[in-house]
Amino acid sequence: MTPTATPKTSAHTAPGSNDDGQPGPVTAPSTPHTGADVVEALLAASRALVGLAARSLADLDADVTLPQYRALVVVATRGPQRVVDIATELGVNPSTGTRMCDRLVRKGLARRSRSSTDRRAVQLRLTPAGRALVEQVTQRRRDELTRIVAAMPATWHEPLTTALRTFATAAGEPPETEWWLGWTDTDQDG
Amino acid sequence: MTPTATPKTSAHTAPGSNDDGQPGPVTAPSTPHTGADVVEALLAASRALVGLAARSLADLDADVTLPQYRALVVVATRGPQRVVDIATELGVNPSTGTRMCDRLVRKGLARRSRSSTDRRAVQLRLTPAGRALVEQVTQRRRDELTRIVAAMPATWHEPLTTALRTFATAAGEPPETEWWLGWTDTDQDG
DNA sequence: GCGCTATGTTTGCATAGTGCACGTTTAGCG
DNA sequence: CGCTAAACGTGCACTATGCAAACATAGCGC
Repeated sequence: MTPTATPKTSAHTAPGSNDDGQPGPVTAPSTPHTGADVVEALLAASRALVGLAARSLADLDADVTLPQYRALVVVATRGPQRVVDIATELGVNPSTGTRMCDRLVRKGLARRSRSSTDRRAVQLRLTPAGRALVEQVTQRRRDELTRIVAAMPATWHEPLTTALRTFATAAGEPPETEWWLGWTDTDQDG
Repeated sequence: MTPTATPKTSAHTAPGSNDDGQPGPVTAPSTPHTGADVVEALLAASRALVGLAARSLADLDADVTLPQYRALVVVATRGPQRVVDIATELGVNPSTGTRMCDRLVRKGLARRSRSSTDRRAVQLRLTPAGRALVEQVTQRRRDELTRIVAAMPATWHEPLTTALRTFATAAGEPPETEWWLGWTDTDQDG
């Protein structure tokens, strides 16, 4: 859930938009505002999205915790990773990464394998069970979002999509990298 | 960060929108799609927003943990709460709520007070320090969002705002409740 | 090849977060 | 008054986490 206080308020209708639920020619007005309205709208959307993400995990069979899931996602999205990389990506101490990997391996969601080039490094990668779990949670989020999207006027789908992409780009979201899909499962254990 | 896998991909340009960065007359096309594009865009935006929310906490002096912050927010947004209510709101065990309150009190962020009507109940409410902390984190998020918004074409502010509001409403985001502001600090300890 | 430093992983210790089972105090009710 | 339920708190076990320190290996200069 992770709600957040919403101090400053504002009218719920954008100054430059009609309120009939139709986008219409949304020619920007004089745009004198500093983007405060957008920020508040983003905060609201953020609360909704964060809560949704939390639920999609909480509704799970709970055999995996949120930190464990985050680690799984890192490996799923970036391919087999070293412990230190996972820890860095999650913003935690390497030691935490080590013990996280312990638990994931113990649960059968990931496997350790030594690199043949650097005998210090340990590569962690997902087992089929681990991949399935990540897929499942993502699909649940997608379903939930689909349900919500279906509840809003279809005419808003286009502008929302484009606007969100613009936002995501501005926020630094990497554009559509899916090189992580189909990475070979060649075992380099040795 | 809490990233999420993005299996299915799609072109980054909405089918019905021009790609010049200007909204223009975004009259919805035939809208034959099921909203899949919107869903993917939401997933991407979700990753960005969740990561931002996580950073706004991580960048903190770290004298408070995320669960502790969540508890603070619950009390901040809903006013003085019973331990059981906080626990329910956070989706955790009541016993966890008890110990969470212990730590918040110990850190001087909240205070316990017995209800005079129900001597079983314990009301938790924020100290000025607790309120200040919540404000600080929220402000940090707002600043971050402002920075991002400033990086995107101003012409997109209006459609984004309206579209996000439509989305938040569809997602069940409670519309602008700020009755929690200015709740009196009358001590009912006894 | 031999030190020396940097990197990658792991372990020990302390603290926080969590669920479950159980105990204690109090409310509510017949 | 006795019984049940509600609200907290405690004990136990396990996960999550940071910090410091130990270890193993890599890379580099000589």
